[in-house]
Amino acid sequence: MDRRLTQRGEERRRQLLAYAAARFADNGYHPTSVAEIVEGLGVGKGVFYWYFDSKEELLRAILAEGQLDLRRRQRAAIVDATSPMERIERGIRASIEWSLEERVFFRLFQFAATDDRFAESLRKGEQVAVRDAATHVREAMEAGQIADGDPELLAHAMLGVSTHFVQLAHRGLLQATDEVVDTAVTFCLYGVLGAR
Amino acid sequence: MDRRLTQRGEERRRQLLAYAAARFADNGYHPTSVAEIVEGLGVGKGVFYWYFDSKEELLRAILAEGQLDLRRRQRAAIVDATSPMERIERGIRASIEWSLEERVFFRLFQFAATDDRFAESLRKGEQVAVRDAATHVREAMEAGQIADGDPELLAHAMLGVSTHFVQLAHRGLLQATDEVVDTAVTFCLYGVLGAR
DNA sequence: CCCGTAGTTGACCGTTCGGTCAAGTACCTC
DNA sequence: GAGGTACTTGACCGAACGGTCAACTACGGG
Repeated sequence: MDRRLTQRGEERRRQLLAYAAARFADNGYHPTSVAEIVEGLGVGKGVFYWYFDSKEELLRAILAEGQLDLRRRQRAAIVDATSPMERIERGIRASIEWSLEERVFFRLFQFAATDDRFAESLRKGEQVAVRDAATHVREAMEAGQIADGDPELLAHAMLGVSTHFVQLAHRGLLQATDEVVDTAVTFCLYGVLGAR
Repeated sequence: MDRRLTQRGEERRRQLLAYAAARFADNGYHPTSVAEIVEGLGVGKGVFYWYFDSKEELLRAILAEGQLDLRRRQRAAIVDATSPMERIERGIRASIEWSLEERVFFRLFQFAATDDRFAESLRKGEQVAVRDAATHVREAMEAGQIADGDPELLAHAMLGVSTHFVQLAHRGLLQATDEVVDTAVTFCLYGVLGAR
């Protein structure tokens, strides 16, 4: 759905996006009804369908927004790093920190990855981030700083570690102290260092 | 629900468990209705509620069954390993292989982790497996084979890597060849080796 | 062969779901 | 202040949901 929105309309749209994202993250996508969303906002149901074609499209819009935001953060973290290894480390740290802060987005990413209807929406963004990280890994290999291996696979391994730690933190099974984040980062760095 | 089941009843129960698990994994837990399950099996709706109190209890039973099976595999893989490092490696390999084979269980674990109603069912089993792995990590540390660090955190890091690779494979983004599995294992081993 | 219990049927229940729409209101432009 | 468009309302829709239950059948033990 694309409509010409006034500023008022733009604000309403963002309000719907934010509130729905929070409800989806807390209560789950499927168990959260459109009725619940509009009631929570104190508006009529028609408002929802003025801005979105369907509940499904709404989640897709939320996911896209989150991916854009994460990507911004990753780029900003890397921009003034001078070596490949530094870019790798900063990229990991930025991803972990963003995911810890943006609990709502992170939880929705996790859910979306488990549902075929939405997993595809995630794929492209994930691929971009992984390819980017893989580039730095490849550069480090070419500079002889780390052992040879498949850069993309290694990037995925690092993503797996980061994601799992953040998930533990959000599930309350782990306090995300600096030491914990350092452990995750160090694990990744040593893992990528000695690969194959 | 616990009922005295005859063999016939036991078989029906397993049939429901297996069919529902497959449907949940393919189509999602929420989008799959009880009606769809019983129709797929060609039985009346009452059959479902003879064996399970609710749809929710059914998923919990499936999750418990899966965790038991994974645990068995992990124990079997480790039993004749002679050193801590060997136990770690075999444990990782066993987990990855089981998860690749048991696609249905794995996908349901992934989903359950994203839903507060079910995440708790997973916690205990995950904790047992992680604590077990952490024990081997601690032993390797005490033997001076790897650097000091928090054994449980490192076990989680390895779990994160394994899980992410399997997820990629099941999403069709990666072919789970021996080389890929080796990369994951090697990454974990080097990661745990040099930690902090 | 009969009886009790395990297992099964499917119509039915109240509720909620995602989505529609005719009618109305707020706000901007000229 | 008139007229148009962006926005909002909430009753309403058919379909589907999870779950119930009185009636029925299959079957093993005595």
